[in-house]
Amino acid sequence: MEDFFERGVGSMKDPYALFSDFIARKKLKMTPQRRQILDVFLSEEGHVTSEELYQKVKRDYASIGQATVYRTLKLLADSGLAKAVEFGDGAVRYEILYGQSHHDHLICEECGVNVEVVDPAIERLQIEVANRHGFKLTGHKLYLYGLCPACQKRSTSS
Amino acid sequence: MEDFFERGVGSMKDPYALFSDFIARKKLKMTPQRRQILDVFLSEEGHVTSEELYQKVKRDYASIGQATVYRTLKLLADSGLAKAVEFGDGAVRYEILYGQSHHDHLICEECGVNVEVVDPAIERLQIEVANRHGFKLTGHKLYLYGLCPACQKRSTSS
DNA sequence: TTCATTGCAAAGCCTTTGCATAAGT
DNA sequence: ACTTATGCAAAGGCTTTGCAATGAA
Repeated sequence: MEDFFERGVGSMKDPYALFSDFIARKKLKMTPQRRQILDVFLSEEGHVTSEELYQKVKRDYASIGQATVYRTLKLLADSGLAKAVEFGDGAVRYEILYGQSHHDHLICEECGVNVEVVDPAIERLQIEVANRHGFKLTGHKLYLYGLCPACQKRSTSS
Repeated sequence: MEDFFERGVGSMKDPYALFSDFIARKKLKMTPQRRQILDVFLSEEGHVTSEELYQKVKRDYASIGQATVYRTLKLLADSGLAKAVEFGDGAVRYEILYGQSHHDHLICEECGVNVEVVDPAIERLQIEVANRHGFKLTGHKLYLYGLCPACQKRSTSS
């Protein structure tokens, strides 16, 4: 079980420990709300909005407030456990960063389906492009938009 | 005469003609407000927010309303003259699409400076990645974040 | 004439913030 | 005890929308 978290990455703490450490290091406090939000967040797959998380957390913790979810999501991002992503709609989404390999997003413009993709060559070229301009690359966001197989069929058959 | 223009410069109508045609095709109306907003937009370089454009348009057209600018910017995007881009802050920016070669953005996280970049290899690979998943690529957004040369120096010399 | 457009203000979203109370450490 | 966190509601940005008046075609 430990093994699961350590696989391939040397000494990797589990997400809960990672967050506690972050909390301690920043002299913050670990509260039941934060624990609950973290739990639900980790059990999610995909890209959650604050609102979605709020709704789900509320099921087990009825008194939770929206603001707490917003604030905790920020903390999770700061701690390195979560990453903010933005697709077209005006809402910030969070995905699990911990233990996930880096990936970009391929989004169907028709049905919204979202595939996580990665291409080492693109990653490498991005660094080159940045270097070419004297920049030191620290991160990137790549969103590919297109038509998924199903929607291609749907539009040609009509 | 007609012939000459249509064959020689057929695909290169000027932006104003392009917009008028769009307006006509959609059975909309060309108004002084729209003309003025288009003028100011085309005279801008870089990435304008609706608010910025509103302020500048107001200098020559004091009675203009914010909503008109928002609405017109949407139209410009629909017509293909403008393109919406979003950097980190919560505001949509528009850049001129017409006659511009496609490019992505390399942004300094420290000072915010923004370089327009393009790499044909990356473009090509994006199509491949999409194809690999059965998608037909229709567009993409790539934002590279890093430290510009100046800010790298600044941080090492401190 | 007819129908889109305008400007204004109100309303909508999503997110942040002020504050008194509650609760970790 | 001391200080941060919480929940609520209010306030903030940015953007959209309803509407009566205006103006283009």
